Amino acid sequence: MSRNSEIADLFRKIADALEIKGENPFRVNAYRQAARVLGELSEDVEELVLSGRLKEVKGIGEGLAEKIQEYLKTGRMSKYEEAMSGLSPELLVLLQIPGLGPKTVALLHEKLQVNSLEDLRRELDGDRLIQLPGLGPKKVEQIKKGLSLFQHGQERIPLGQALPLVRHIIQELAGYASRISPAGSLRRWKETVGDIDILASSSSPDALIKKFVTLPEVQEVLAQGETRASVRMATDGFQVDLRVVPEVSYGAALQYFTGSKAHNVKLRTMAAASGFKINEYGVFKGERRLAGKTEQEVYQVLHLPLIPPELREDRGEIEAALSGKLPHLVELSDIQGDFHVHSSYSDGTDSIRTLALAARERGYRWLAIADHSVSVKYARGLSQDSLKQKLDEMDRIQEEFPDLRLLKAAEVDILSDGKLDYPDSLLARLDVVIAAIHQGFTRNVTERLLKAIEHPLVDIIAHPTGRLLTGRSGYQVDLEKVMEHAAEKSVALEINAYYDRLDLDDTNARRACSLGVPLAIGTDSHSASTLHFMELGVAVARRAWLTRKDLLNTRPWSKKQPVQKSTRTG
DNA sequence: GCCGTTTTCGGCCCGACTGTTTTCAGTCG
Repeated sequence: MSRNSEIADLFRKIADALEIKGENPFRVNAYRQAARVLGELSEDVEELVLSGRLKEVKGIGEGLAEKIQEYLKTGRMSKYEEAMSGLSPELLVLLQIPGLGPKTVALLHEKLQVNSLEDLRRELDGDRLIQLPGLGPKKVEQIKKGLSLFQHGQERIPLGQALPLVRHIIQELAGYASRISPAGSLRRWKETVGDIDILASSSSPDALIKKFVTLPEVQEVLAQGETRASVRMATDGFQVDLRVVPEVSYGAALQYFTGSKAHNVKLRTMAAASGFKINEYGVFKGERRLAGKTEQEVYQVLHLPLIPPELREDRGEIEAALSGKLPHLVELSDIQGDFHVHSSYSDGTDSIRTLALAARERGYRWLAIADHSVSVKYARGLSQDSLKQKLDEMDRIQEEFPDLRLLKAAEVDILSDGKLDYPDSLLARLDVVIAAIHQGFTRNVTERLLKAIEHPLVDIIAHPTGRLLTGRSGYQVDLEKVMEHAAEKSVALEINAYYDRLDLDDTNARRACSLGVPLAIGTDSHSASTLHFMELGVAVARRAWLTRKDLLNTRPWSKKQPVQKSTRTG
């Protein structure tokens, strides 16, 4: 764990502990804010301290800066120990149970000496719980349900998994709504989503809500009112919230429910300073409604251009909008090709022709077909001979596709000594060389990546951190070093768009871009049916503030190759 | 605990739903 996330974690725990103790909620919030900011920081907090820039970070003032320095110096934070005094670390876990908040946890702790999940389970079986003030049979039932949900690992779901479901639901409801859209983190294209928010307006809200809670995929109705309903879906246990608002408020509500919270808080505070009030029904001056029908109106009242949802994270987008410096983000329609697709030569399921057809269908002008190299046995990596055969076949198929350039590529393994898995003579026959680590995740990964970047024939480093959204934290790698070196050598870093990777992620891609590293999206598709993951890669790029010129995928394949650095002739 | 085109003190987003209430507290987003 990096220093940044260690400290963010401590701050989060301090916030939880203080909240249980009934501390000033604004102070609690300050710790949460600081934790969030630290977690998203692409620069090392130690660096910031050394260069005296720590307090320039929004949300970190005198007090928190001192606590950070104390931790860096001594490995301890006295505020943490103070906040935790009298509480067991296990107690904080209870806050993650849906339906249990700080007030109830404090009550359980005080009155029943509950200190852990186990204690809670004991009380749920007994009869003391129900007698506590403010608790009744239904609340106890809720906590039981919440506990069982929590134990089933209510994790966040990869965006790529949630999208098909939300699209399906919206299709089902479209006939009952005049307007309908996803909102929340899904609309911001965040890499994972905790639940799904859908916003609608309708001339018959009752019918819409009724249709929603009776969809066949709904397993359980969690809440149902006149303006919103909340359900749990049978597949994967997703929670989906539907909110219905009047048409005149649709834009304001869409803005409001798209978030992020941090973005909205900043916007609201700004609005308040100029005498406006924003809520989900509109922008108001006194009683007078100034805007609300469209999102654009809402931002306009504050003299801001419409800020794309992907940027709404309070990472400087409001300041950029104020000074007219919002980037013109890259769009899916700018994409000319995919850098990373596997065929049936290695572990893909589709032939080169099938892939080419699918690429043409998507309107691409080129497609890089990159299979695994010889040492990746589990993925049926190609021997040198098979690769040569494949290149010959590509030549033949190329003739059938005058409007689509098939790029000869390979995902070449970086071996444990940093060398590549094919000889240079073979690499020189390729249009695109993608180097990647697939084994030895803990063995001097940084040095191996640096060495691969040094190699004159390497164009792209694939999935540079190796993390998986569902379950693997990635290589031990000094990414900053890798980025600096890639910038210097003009080697591209991949934004791997496979739904479970999204690697680089948004903050790292933004950092890379700011250092001058070229970026290349590859879907890592193993069949033609997942070329659409490109939309996830573009989403990462947009969340990373990338414009058209920052992405190699937006360039046509011509004599001037998409990978600029390449000087080879063959 | 942070922050400043109202402020170095006094704000800090706010409404819906549920379950416990007898007018509201807690949780969530």
